[in-house]
Amino acid sequence: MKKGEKRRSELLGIAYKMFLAQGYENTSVDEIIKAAGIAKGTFYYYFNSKEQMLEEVIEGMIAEEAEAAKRVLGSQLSVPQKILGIIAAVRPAQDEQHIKEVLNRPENVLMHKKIGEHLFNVIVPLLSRAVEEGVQCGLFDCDHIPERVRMLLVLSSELFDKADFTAADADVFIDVMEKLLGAAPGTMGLIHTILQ
Amino acid sequence: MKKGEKRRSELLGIAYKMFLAQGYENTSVDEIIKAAGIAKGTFYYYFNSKEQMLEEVIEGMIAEEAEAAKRVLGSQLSVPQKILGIIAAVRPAQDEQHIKEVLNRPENVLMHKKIGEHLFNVIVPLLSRAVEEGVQCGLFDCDHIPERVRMLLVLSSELFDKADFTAADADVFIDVMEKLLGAAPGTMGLIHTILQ
DNA sequence: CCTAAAATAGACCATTGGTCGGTTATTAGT
DNA sequence: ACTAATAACCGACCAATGGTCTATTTTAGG
Repeated sequence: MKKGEKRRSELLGIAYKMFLAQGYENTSVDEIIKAAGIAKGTFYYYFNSKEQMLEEVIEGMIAEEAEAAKRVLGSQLSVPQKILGIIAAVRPAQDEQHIKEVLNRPENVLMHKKIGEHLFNVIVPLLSRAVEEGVQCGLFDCDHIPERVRMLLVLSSELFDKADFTAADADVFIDVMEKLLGAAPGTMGLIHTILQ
Repeated sequence: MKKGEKRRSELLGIAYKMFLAQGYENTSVDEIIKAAGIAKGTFYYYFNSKEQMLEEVIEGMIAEEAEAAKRVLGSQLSVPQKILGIIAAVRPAQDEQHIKEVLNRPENVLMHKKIGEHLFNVIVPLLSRAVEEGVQCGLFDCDHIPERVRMLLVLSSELFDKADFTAADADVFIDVMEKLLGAAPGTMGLIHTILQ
């Protein structure tokens, strides 16, 4: 790896941590360069703007989650388990739960939105393949799979964003999920396991 | 109305127009006070911050939409028509279609999110009453109405935010809506009329 | 070694949201 | 009508921020 590439990813790493710890809007370029021990000019030598840097940071995050999702998809798990696994992969881990809180602060809406957009583009195709499997093995019965999967993800991210979702929220989500995919009642009940 | 109140709403009116025309982040306080012909100090005499002003502007917008929704709810329309009407009331009018574009620009995510939050709090109860009516007259069959209504609104706003939604999107939305409410297929087909 | 390109530095800039002390207009009490 | 208090208003000023620009140092290849 060239020197430039190394520095670049070093900066992305620093920014990643800072964005998560204190939020995007709350992290100034000055703070980043101070933490990295570089000058303003160097920063703008590697990135066109602060926002473009955010974009790259997010791409990195998504790439990791997509990797996890792909592993689940290629595994020997049952279709409902795969779906569960993919949704779980997309969701901030338990110990990173505070991220949710940070992301939902008003200063970070932009970051939040960008993550959502990227994530959807990457995950919808993967999750669609899992659903496709389910249709083929007679577990589900539906058309327009990508559209339905997208709705599923919209609902699930809404659910996870809620600071406090109730048992009713979870029940309805599972019910809607089954109906949306044309699955028999109870098919997706195991989703409860990730909805603490 | 006192002088102060008049000025206050005058400022809100000016800001409302400017926010919609050029976006929240793109409208500086300096521009607002210039358009209003007042000094910086006067602005901060009436509002604690630019963001708080945004909040008030949005409250005004929501209040209007809630009024329209209430009128629909109190009308003699059929339940599906009421639901259609409420959803339509919440949605930017055709001639304000460009608002959608403005709202989705990255600089306006904050504004967009705040609108969404306020809107949901106001509209969920109203729409829930319409659904309740539907359940009582045997048209729908479901529990956890507010949770389901919320999901419906989440999906519909997602749909409307999309610059280009396809026929498949609309079909799936209607299908999901019927299943979500426990309605017979075709019950909500008239939603097509607002999905151009 | 020398030179071109890559990498780094940091002073500087314009804009922005917000503050503050002071001034003018309005209102109420006597 | 006079005055005191309060409301309304002014604009200079401020700190922070994202971003630019020119100059300097490092690095790599011939």
